[in-house]
Amino acid sequence: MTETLPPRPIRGATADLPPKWNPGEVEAGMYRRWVENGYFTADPDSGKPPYSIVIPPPNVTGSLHLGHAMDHTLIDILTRRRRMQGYDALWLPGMDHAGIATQSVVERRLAEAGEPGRRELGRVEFVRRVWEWKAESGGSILGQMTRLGDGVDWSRERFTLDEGLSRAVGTVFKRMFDDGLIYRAERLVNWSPELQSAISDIEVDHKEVEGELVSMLYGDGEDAIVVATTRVETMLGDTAVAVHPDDERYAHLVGKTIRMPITGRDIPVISDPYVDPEFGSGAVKITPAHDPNDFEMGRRHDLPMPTIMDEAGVIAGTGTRFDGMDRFEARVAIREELAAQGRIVAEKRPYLHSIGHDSRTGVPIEPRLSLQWFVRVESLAKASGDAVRSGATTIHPAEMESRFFDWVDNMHDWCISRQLWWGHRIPVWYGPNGEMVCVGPDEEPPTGEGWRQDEDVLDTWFSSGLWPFSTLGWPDKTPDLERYYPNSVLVTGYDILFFWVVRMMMFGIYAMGEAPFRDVYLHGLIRDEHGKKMSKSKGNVIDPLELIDAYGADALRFTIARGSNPGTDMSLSHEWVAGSRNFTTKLWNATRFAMANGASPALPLPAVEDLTDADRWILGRLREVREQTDALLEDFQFAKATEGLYHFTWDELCDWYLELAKPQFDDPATADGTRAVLGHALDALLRMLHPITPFVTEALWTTLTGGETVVTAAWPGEDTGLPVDAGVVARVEAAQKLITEVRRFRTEQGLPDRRSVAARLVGLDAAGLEAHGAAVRFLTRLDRAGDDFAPTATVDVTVAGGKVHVELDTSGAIDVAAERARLGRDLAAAQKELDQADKKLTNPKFTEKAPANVVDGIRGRREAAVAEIERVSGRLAALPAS
RNA sequence: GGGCGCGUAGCUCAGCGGGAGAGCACUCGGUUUACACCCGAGCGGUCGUAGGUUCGAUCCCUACCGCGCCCA
Repeated sequence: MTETLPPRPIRGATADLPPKWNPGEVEAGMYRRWVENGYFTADPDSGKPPYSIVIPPPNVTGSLHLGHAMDHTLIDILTRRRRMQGYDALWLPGMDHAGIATQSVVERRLAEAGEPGRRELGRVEFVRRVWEWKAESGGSILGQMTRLGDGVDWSRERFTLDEGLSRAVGTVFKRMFDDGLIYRAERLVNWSPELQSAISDIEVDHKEVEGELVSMLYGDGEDAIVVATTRVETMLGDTAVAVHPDDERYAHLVGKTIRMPITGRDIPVISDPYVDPEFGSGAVKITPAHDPNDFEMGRRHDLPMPTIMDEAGVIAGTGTRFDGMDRFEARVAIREELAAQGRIVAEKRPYLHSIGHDSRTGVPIEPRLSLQWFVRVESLAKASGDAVRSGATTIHPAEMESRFFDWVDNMHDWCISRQLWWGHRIPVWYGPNGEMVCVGPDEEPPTGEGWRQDEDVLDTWFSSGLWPFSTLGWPDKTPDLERYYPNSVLVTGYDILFFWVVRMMMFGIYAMGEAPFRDVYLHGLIRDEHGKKMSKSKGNVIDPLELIDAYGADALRFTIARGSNPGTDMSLSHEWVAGSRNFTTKLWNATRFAMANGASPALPLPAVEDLTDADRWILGRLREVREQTDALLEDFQFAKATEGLYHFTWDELCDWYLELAKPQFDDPATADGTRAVLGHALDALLRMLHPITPFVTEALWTTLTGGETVVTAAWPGEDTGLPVDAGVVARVEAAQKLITEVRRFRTEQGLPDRRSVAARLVGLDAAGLEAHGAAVRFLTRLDRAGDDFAPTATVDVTVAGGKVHVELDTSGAIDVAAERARLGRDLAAAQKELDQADKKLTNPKFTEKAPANVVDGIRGRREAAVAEIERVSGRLAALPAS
């Protein structure tokens, strides 16, 4: 039994690492060096396998928020790891021109500056001003990305409105136009009176609102008929009243006309099976130009479709006194007018119903009949669904697939024209004689009298839908395109699955003949500390830059990675990030301590038989952790991978191995081996942590190894650490249990850590722990028994290899009550275990039907419980009466 | 109205057929020669409710209650 405990030398701090990690002082310079050294620059000629991810392009108007931080952290983890694994990794950055958002910003600035507005300036001058704004104030997010440490290839930065991408947009438009997949039609579209533009279905949010349901009387005398509406003002555009064909009540009216109040128009009563005879009076007013259902009915019955509002939602062209009134104003005024005429027969208020709202401005949508451009989506959507069904593209987590399928299987044609100026102008020219010509990007538009280009621009999502290949040079066959398409992975929030992912799938398959990415990882949203959505109005928005300033970029990244379970939202607060900062500090101090003791991966690892159990245990755990980390990251399980590294670092490497290493450093027989083991373990650990926490690992790893950078260091391979040896694990866990039990005794006896306690360890050899005596004594602060040793207490610990008696001289009477309480808890726990085991084992059905290994397991637990009860009972009986 | 998901320790979340876990918070002790952004020990849960399947259910099924999201 080895029980030597020589005095330990005072060790100084290493000169290479400052005592404290100061991310704010180091990060910017470190990032600059990475970029300048070209670590993030992809190289198609490298001969390495390619790995590519394109950034979800942030709006040019945007600044970094936690949603971006989420995307970027996860993408950076994936690409940094692949780069270390020897891939030619490309993370391509860029921005979206964000049509509506950007145009709004510039218009607002013009107004604030008292300058002429958009219309006064005219299209050319206004667009020039937007570019000017972009050059001065746009893209601040790019600088903010460097704060996070994003390993993007800045040499390949793109913008959706730059020359190359505009050419891609024009090429796709022309091709789809020629293929009949883009068409122009007069349709009822979602019109935003605020934006004064059409928007697509997906940009409409349906919200329950409290409105009113007003029942009005149309016609007179026997021909009178009651209809109900929530939008009274639309009566100005009614061109029919419809009833169900089988509805006896109105059979006599079908085919006749009735006179409308206010407008005095005569409109027909028609029959259509679409009408629900159970709803209201069974008769409905038909306003084809302002309601989607009515529009369909109008088409079926060839009804006139008068538009009664202008682009801003103001009543216009009705020839009534209501012209010039806002739609909501008119709603009230017309109702009052009808009431005065005695034509209001019922009013239900509040009446809860669903209304579409412009998702950007929040104003209620006004369905409006207008001439717009559409993408015929059916074949494209089907192909997108098939790409996922066939496994060409895999969506993670799989639960999100059903949402994707529901969407692509029921998709409506996509309205792509916007009545804005900032964006890709529709490349169609109209001739003086009704000609319509779609002009490709490399073609000359028709010239001559009377030719003019379409005024509208394309939906922003049209150009972002091309992003996975337009950014790589398409339509040219560039080396980048050849190599990096399809992209390896797409990482984005599930909230833009339909907006963006589906469009990229459609365009990618159409233009490239192949889905744009092999894997789609959809992450959740970041919420506040109580799981509430962050919003300006709630005042619970956290600025990622503020977090970086306070805790360092690594802490923010670590927090995000640790919270990112697939498909689920995460809560984030300062406390969480502070906890991650503590982790980086822990890592810093551990490495500093190791280096101060001469740890280095350059030292040769001794042969297995020359290593201590602790050495072999930590190297075995290192191997397991590396395997687990790889498996989890391959499966996009960021939270679990990060959590695993956290616990390995803190609980195993720091709390156990570093403590066990202290006595090993003091023993010349083990000191060198310990330095090598610690050096190897930290080297591998820092490399595994680098994708998550790039800055602190760069500082530590370069110092520890003398290497140039960890960014391009090799990812730990299968030979990391050592194979796990069950015997080693059992012995180390036994020692840990012994140590914990003695500490527990000391704590409950109120024996301060400093208080020297003489003790004798009996049975270490029999338990196979003869080599662990020094460590047990060191970590429990037990001194060797002297000649005058007079034990006053005993702690018995049952471990895998046997039973260890620790006899202690506590220099006086022990606290019997505390000891009785401690043993009492142990006894109760053992008794509960025994009861549970007996309950199962006395049930013949259990022993018959349960698998043998389960039954054996329970038997083993029962035996252990019996032994524990015997031990604890004995200790209790031996205690003096209190 | 249709669909999806969630209700597990005070808070935020893992676990998802055979011994209830983590982080934070909390309690007690500690100026130990890496770290108080720390160390050690501990407290804390009839796993939403009610049925069912099973030898056995936090885990599977059904219903209900509560919450969230998507679509119409």
